[in-house]
Amino acid sequence: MTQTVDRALVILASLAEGPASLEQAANRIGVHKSTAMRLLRTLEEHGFVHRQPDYRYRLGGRLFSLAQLALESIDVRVVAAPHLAALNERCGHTVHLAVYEDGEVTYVDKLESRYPVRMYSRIGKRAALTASAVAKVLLADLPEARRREVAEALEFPAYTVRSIRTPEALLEELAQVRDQGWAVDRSEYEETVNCVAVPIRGIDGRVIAACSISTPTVVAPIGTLRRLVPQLLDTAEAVSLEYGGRTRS
Amino acid sequence: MTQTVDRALVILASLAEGPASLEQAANRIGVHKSTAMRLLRTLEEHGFVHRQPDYRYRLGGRLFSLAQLALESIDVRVVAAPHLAALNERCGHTVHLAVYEDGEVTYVDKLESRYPVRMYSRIGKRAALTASAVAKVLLADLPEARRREVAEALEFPAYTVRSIRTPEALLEELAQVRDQGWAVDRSEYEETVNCVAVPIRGIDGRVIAACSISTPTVVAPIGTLRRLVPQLLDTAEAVSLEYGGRTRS
DNA sequence: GGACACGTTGCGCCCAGTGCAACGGCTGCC
DNA sequence: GGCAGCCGTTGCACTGGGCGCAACGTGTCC
Repeated sequence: MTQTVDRALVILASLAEGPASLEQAANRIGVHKSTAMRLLRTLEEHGFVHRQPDYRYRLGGRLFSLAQLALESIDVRVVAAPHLAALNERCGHTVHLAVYEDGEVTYVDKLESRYPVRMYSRIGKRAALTASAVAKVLLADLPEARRREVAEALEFPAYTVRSIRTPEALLEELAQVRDQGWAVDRSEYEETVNCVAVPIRGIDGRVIAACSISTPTVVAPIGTLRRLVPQLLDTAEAVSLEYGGRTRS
Repeated sequence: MTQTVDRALVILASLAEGPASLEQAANRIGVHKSTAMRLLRTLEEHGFVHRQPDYRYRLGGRLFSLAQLALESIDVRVVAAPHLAALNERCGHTVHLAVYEDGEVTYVDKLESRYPVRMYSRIGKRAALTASAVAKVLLADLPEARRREVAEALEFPAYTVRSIRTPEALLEELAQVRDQGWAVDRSEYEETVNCVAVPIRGIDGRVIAACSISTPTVVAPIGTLRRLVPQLLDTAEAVSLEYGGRTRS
């Protein structure tokens, strides 16, 4: 829409690929270096980019604080926190909370496993749309047309031999998830990790978040994990109830 | 520098205070609502703001992914990670890594305590400049003039009864930190939490990061914490050595 | 059903963002 | 040690794009 801001945001995103000199940054977005400099200066004044001693630009600290505030403004997170903690306390496994937004599924909260083997993930990480249990739960709630649209636009990387590889297979899986009310990831993203996930619903019944338990196969085989689904459903229902009871301010 | 980008970033930052309608957002930065709309649309196209079903704008998911990439581009973090993990494994307490950038101290890595009582902190959180041990370590390395400048521009909130309250007291504390090579926070930020922190140095000997151990007083009194300083110093030295050995690409 | 509130759009003005070119400091090469 | 090349910076003139205004449309509340 507004050219100047657009360019500034493109240049900011381009810095995600790594630090860049003024001229590199200008070339990346195809503008004159003096233009790039003015944009970068403005971004720097606001702390969104940082200038290293070697004059190169990289992403700045303001992104951290804003990202943190963004997390806090997602209020399902606040409501869910104590319930997730209780679940984590009870079962001892890694617990995740994820939301869907504009075609992406993002982990917005995480509680670590008590077991020594931990999985790699981080708040802010994007979940694999075609493999993770949380993504299946969130995608399954989209309107049928939108679901098909999303499925057909996706790529289907072979994370493991069990990964879903076609839109049809994904849509079929999502239909099943809708039916049974929970989703599973059997080593579809990481060879050694299984997950189960369930939906958290808002006041209007729409799915607003997904909550999952993840375990390395060495700690808990898939059968053990399946037996945790009732606990997980209880947690999700508690969150849904508490969240739905609140009036949106 | 560039007015349009400046306004866009101000409006983005203003959303950190909470979601806003178009008109609210326009008022916050004092522009016509049509102007605000064009800015917000551009931000939305890039995922930096998100439009809720009720038409209000809030911070968007792109901030998460960019913040995460920003973290990864801080390479001291990569070097330090295994050393911090080893330290955390050995002592069992909460371990933090923090950096100084443009007048702010930010936690860029964290390992949780094994003990049930945990402290509130999060990657991306900004550390209290006048109270936290990591901030003391990082500020202590600034050139004398800059240190005085920063100290005099700061506010000195009374987080607890032990919090430092004047620029003079802070400067004196920083001088001591310089001398002894490590810093302590004795319930200066949270009544029930103590910390010790040490510097990690770059190839030129300047402090590039700080590493700390934090414990609730109920788990480890200040004396116990002090006895962990040698371990902490060993860790920091190992990181400094490994980091300094690398050539900056 | 009228009045209001709020998001949206078309328009014309003019200022602010743009590209150019010249400058200056730094590096390294002969 | 001087010259050449590189790269960040700055001043300037042009014009295109961002701006505020006002009219429109839609949904909501008395």
